[in-house]
Amino acid sequence: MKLEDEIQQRAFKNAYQKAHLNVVFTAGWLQQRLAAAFKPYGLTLPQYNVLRILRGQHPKPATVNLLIERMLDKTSNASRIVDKLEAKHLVTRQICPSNRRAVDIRITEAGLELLRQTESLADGQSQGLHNLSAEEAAQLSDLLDKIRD
Amino acid sequence: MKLEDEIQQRAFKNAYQKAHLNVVFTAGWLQQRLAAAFKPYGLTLPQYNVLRILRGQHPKPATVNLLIERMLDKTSNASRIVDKLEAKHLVTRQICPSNRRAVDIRITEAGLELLRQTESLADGQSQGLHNLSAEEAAQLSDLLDKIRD
DNA sequence: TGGGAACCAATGTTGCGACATATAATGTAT
DNA sequence: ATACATTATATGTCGCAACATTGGTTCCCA
Repeated sequence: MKLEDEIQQRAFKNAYQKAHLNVVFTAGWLQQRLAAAFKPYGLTLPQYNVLRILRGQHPKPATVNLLIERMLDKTSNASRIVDKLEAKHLVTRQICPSNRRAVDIRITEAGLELLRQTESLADGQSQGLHNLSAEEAAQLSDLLDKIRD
Repeated sequence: MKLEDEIQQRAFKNAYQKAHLNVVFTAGWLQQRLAAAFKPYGLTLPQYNVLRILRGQHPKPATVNLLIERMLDKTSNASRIVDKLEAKHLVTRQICPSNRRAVDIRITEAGLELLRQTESLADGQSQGLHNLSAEEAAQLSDLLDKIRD
């Protein structure tokens, strides 16, 4: 649907304002769909992303610092997201022996299994972008990169 | 900066996955900058957006329903955002005489004045997109519209 | 080696998104 | 007119973002 109709706004000041709103609105649209896909598994998107990072490290542990570095949202509260995952026994937390300030966080077998079950979800959702051609998707990425230059 | 560096991820499965992440990441980047611009004025972005809608209606009142319809995020809690604005005397709330279920919400003079002071902020931020040409911005919007088709 | 700087994680607070439920007012059908 | 559905808003709960602060640990160097 055209942005004008989605947000009930008739006109935009210029192409920049419209593109700005469109990026924000489309991101929300994508995230909402993705979150809905993970909901049946009791996972929120931030929790899913942390699990993915932990799987990437497996069987090595990760620290909270490493999670923050790797997360899309640097200012999120990784520590409290790990709380939730720990309560669901999807990760373990253990004081790092070589540096007792840090905490070793590891994904459990249950966590790995849950990721296996949800394997196709994220890809499936990215394929919501398949009304674009691969070239258009690449072009979109380039334009977005340019914004943040 | 290139997305790969921003999120410390070396490779993407395909152009679709990369574009998906890039939309989400760029939206967060834009919103964070915009929120920072409004912070000195004690306004959050949802509060600002509600004020803008109310100015659009002024001097007619708006209802909570109308706010929800017009907001980017339909599932937000408009009622509680109005609470915050009311506490800051930027809006007034009054039971609608002709339909006592509804509530007439109006922007106050203080609210209008605050919008005047922040007039340039949103535009200024959209101009963060000015490393794009107007054509590129339009093209970006078209690609995003296509995603949501 | 003693003390302050730097580091790492946890916690407290505020505001919002998502979702379910409550409460009150209005509309409608018989 | 009464019962029932519908509408409009408010409220409760959970999880997360943003930001500040705290507490414990390690580092470094004078």
